[in-house]
Amino acid sequence: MQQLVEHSSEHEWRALADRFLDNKRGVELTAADRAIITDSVSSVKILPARTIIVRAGQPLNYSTLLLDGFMSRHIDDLNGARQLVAFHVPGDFVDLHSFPMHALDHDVATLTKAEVALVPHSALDKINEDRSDLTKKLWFSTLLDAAIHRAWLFRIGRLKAVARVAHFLCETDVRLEAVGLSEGHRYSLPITQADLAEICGLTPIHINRVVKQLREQTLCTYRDGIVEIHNYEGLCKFAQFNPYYLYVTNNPTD
Amino acid sequence: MQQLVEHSSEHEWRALADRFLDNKRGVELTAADRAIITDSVSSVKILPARTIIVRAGQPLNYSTLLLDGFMSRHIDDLNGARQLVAFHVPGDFVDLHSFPMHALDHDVATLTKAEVALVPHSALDKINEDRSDLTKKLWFSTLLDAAIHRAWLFRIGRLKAVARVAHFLCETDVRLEAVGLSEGHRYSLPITQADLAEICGLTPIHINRVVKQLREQTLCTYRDGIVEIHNYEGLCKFAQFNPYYLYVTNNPTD
DNA sequence: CGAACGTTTGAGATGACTCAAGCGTTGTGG
DNA sequence: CCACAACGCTTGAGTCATCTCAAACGTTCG
Repeated sequence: MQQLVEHSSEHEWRALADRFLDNKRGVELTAADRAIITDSVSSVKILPARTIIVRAGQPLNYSTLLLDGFMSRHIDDLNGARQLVAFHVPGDFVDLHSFPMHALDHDVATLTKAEVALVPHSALDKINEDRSDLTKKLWFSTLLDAAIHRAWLFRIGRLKAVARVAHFLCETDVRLEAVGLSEGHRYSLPITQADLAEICGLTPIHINRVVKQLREQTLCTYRDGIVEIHNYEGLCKFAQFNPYYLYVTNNPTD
Repeated sequence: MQQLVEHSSEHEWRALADRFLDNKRGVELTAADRAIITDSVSSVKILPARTIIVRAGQPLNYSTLLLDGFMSRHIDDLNGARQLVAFHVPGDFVDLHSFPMHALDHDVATLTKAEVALVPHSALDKINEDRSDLTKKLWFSTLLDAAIHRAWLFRIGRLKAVARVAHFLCETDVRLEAVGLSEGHRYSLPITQADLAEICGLTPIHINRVVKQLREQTLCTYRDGIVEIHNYEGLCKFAQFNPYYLYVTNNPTD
């Protein structure tokens, strides 16, 4: 299913991977840790947008580190409706959980054109055996994804449509800022309103009205794939967003 | 916060723990694995119903293994509304994720009177250093919780109220059956309709109507804390429930 | 130029919520 | 032993948020 489109040079992707791994908060990866991970990479690929790279139930023997672009994980219902269960930004170890689990309960796909590094499970096994400290850090990173799942449950279960979208835009701002892809609460989010609907558990039409409403309330503007948060404090408060669960050390609301 | 009410004898709780650890699917715990875990238990407690045992943000140096009763994890909003993000049955390592994470993003509480075994993080550190194979199994068990989070996201994000409740009742049947607490699709679920509402992202009043509807459709009856699924196949189909994500080996729909 | 796609708007239907009240059971204190 | 408070369950009526169906618009791409 993976389509090999083009390659970065070895030098380029190593720099990318290192930059993102360096920027991960919550766990402190040492230079040695980062070297072990980048040395474990067996190949680097560039994938077109809208490509499903892992199907639910498919046995896997490698995990995917996202270097550039956006990816998602989703569950489809029988009528074709889709629920996104995760949204991934550069620096994320998208399906590291396939290492202990072997097969996943959902699909993994690119949302945009994306560059990924593949890490064989055999290399992760070696890390697990030899480096218990690094293993615990990798374990942590899969649990961070679980913490994000929980925030999404709160979002979909307890917030109204406008607050749900606001909450997601706040979360994405913090995550992108941690890897240098958001500045001044402004970032590129090249996904469709239909994607946003599948993230927030709403219909695309309603998302459109919600985005309009956020603009009219001068909280934030989302147009042409660019998010501009005009009133960050106000948006966080409105969305009941507290970034604690992202384990970002320099917490913007502290 | 933990209140020491009474104790099982050492013999009793060892048998309980062993039984549940033995029944966990997805990972195969050897007798040696189970012995290592039960030997790591520092104390066993009985807690009253409706007791919050961990607050969000509180540093932890032990994890909780649930031996008897039901527990939950939840996130509260500013208006007092609560979203449950996890429901735990006997045999679950309720907050094992606090081992790599140190502090949690949510509260942990008992729903009913419950018996728990506490495992110090220092003992888990020793397992992490000495037993990479068992570490991977424990890692898996935290990822199983994440898989359940994802199923809940699908449930709340894409299903209508009646199907949401049906989906939860199917999931709970499979989980309880795996530890011998459901037989013939009939089990004890001593929680309130308000709890069910906080699980499904609905209001208690609407839950009441939904439960009535499930009864009238002769799919299942939930009364006096007892769930009886009359038409398991039909209920699964109606709820779009596929137990694959629970990694139960003897899959009832296979 | 036309097809495909994403966005935008309108109008009506419906699922779930809110407010309000009654019922049954349990536990407790007079 | 009874009265009553507390709690959970149940039902009704009206409101509101979100969905559905339908259609138009703009942009991009071939």
